[in-house]
Amino acid sequence: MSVTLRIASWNINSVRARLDLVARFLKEYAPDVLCLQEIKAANGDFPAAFFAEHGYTHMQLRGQRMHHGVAILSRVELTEADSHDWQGNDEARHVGATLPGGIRLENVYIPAGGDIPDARLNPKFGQKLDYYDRMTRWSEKLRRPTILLGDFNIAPLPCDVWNHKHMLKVVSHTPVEVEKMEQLRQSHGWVDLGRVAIPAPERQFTWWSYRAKDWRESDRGLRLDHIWLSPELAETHIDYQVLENVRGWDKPSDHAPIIASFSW
DNA sequence: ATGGCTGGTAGAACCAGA
Repeated sequence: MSVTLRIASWNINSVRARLDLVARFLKEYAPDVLCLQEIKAANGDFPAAFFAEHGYTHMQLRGQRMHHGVAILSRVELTEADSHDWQGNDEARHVGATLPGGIRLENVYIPAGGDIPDARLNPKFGQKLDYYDRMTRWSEKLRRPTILLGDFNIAPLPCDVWNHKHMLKVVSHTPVEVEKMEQLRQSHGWVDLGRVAIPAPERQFTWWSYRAKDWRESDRGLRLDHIWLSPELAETHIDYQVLENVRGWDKPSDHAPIIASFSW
C-alpha cells in the first residue's frame, strides 16, 4: 500500500484567535495533516467542531489553559496517540500518533528558554537544555520510522538567523543550545528536511518578531521550526516549503507554517 | 537600541513569547 501525505507544522500562537487564518490556510494549502503548536487552549476549549467541518475529523489534542498546547488535526486516521512530558512539569508540549503506513508523527513545542542564556540566572534556560537532553534519551532508543516536527526554538546554522554574530549571545542561537540540538540530531541520525530541501548557506527563516515595524523589510528572522526525518524516510519526501507569505496575512502568527509532502 | 508587538486572563504597576 502506497500512501501520499501532505503534512504541515505551524506555531499558531492561539488557535482560537486565528480560526479565520486557519480556514484560509486549509483552503489554500490543503494539508492532510496539520500539526499546531501554542494552541493556547484547554482540550475542552479547542475548536474541534471547526476542524471536523473542514474534514479534519481525526484529532489528537494535548492542550492546556493559557500557554503552550499542541494538536494534530488529520484527514487520515491517527492511531497509538501518546504524549511525553519531557520537562516533568505537566506543560503540554508534545503529542504523537501513528500515520497510515505505520510511520510515527511526533509534534513538539520545545521550551523557548527565557531571556538570559545562563541556567544559573534563568531557570527556564536550564529547563530548555534539560528538555533537549530528555528528548535525546528518548530519541536514541527509537526504532520506528518517525517524523519529528514542530517549534524547536533553536536556529542551528549561521544562515538560520538574520545575524549570526549578534545572535550568538541571544537565546535560540547560543553555542550551548546549538550543541544540545546537534546531540539530539545525532542520537537518531535525524535528517533536517529544511536543509535538504534548501541547502545552506541559503537564508531560511520561519519566525519574525511582532515588534519590527515592517517584518519583511527588516527581515530579522530565525529558523525555529523544523521537520526532521528518520534516516530511512529521507527518500520519502517530495517537496518542502516555508510558507513565508502566510506571515504577511492579516493578524498573523509570528511563525510561518512549514509544509512537506511524502510518499511511502 | 533589552524597546518595539500580541494573546490570554484578569480586570495589571500582569505574564509569556524568543
